Amino acid sequence: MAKSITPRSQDYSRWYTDIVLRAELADYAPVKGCMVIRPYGYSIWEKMQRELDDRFKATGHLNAYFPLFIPESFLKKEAEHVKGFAPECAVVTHGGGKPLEEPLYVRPTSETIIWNTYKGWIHSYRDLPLLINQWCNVVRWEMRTRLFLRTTEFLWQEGHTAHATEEEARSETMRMLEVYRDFAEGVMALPVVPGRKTENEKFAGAVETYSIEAMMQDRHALQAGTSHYLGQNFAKAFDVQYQDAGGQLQYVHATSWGVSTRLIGALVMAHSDDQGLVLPPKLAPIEAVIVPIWKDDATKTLVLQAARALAADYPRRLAIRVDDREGFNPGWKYNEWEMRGVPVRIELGPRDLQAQQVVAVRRDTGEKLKVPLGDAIPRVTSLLDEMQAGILKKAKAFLDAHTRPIDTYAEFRQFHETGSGFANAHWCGSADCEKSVAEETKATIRNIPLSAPEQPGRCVRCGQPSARRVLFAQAY
RNA sequence: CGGGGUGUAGCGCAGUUUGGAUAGCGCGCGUGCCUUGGGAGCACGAGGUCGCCGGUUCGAAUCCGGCCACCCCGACCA
Repeated sequence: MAKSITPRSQDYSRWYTDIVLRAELADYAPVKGCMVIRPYGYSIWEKMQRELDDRFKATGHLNAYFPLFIPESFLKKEAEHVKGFAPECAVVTHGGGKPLEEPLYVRPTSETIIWNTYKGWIHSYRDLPLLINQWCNVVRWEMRTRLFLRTTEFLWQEGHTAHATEEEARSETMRMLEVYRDFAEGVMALPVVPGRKTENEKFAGAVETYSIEAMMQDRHALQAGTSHYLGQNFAKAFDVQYQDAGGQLQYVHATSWGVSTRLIGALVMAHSDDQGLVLPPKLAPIEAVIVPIWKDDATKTLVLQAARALAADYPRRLAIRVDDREGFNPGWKYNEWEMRGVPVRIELGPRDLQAQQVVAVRRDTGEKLKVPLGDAIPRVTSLLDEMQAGILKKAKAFLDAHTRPIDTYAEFRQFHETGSGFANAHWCGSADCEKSVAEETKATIRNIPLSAPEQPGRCVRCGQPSARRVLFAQAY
């Protein structure tokens, strides 16, 4: 079976799609722009959910669920918000065989219906802060879709919080951005650049939007998470006021923040290779697979016995598998599990049994190690830790190698013509320059990195004074 | 919405130019044998409204008209 993956170097886009399909993360669905998330892909999402949800709970948030359908009038209450979302909404006009009194929008995001509800929940400063998260699906009618990266329907979480003061809401915005950064690096092994979005790129309805930006292997940027300070925009649109300790009515200050199944696409594009998926161990549904090798019935019995005993001792029983399928030779199985990104393969055959050892193979480097049978489990565990760190280190080195300061427009243009990565360049702050650069180079301002020091310079496009460098890149 | 491409078995394709009898091939799938240290082998077998609708014709996967769907590339977006 010619089960090869299109090489990255030949066609990056095909390579990505091949991996998603062949590793059985997702399938195309009968509806345009929609996908089926297969069990293996969904398992990865469940692991992400668990990690994120624990972090949300640890920072005081509770989960709730709001409706899928949003009355048209709600969406229209916040002017900027409706301008941003109306064009990409699916609208239900009929129900029960009859036209509806008021069309219902399928949520593209839930700010409006949530703030309509918060109005009834918030009356006093004692009701604040209100810290709620929701796991759900949303629909955005995109022109062009790609598996995980941009689909018409996707799964995500959206946090929606209400605070008494601007200061507290701003601090929540930054706190959750940091949760995302920590998750991306610590769990996904994905180094990111946290920063503030420009006026042009921010969320419709926000005062300020922050993002974490990751670099894919084609050196394009992918927005991996967002956190918004919404100011009092939604509080005013939905009339959400509280009485402060002095008895005065005040509008609350809001935030919202989210990450989506797009992160699975980021995972694929950041770490995988021409053999298939590479998963950071912390997100791998199967951490290790044992491939038994036998010659005849006698060795088969012994080898399988040893393999099953090893698996039975593994501390996370569901995360290890013995591939005892008949009719597939070991080489076939090696390729199969590499395709699916299982971090550690354990080869166990008659020769190993003779030597009381196993051969452990790392998915990320292909390195083969002989390990005494008795040390196999602790060694696999330590290997997983080494791989988690190794994958992050490799991704970080890649990001650093393709990020650099650029000061002249000639060099800037050439850098982006060759798709060379992240450019830190000065920008005067004008939307015109931002737009010109995008038209001329396809690079956009991904964000203004939080780490960017105050450093006077001149705008790379127009030469006007600039206070700091911003991050320019071609983006997904 | 513009440009390009593709619709024939679960997947990948041939056949369409030049209409003709039972629509083929590889992989996968089922059964049996054999095999297993990097994608094995043999045998038998199951599996099709040729994307849809209409037309031309004695006869259409093939020609004509219309429609639909999906993929890739661009403009919008997480």
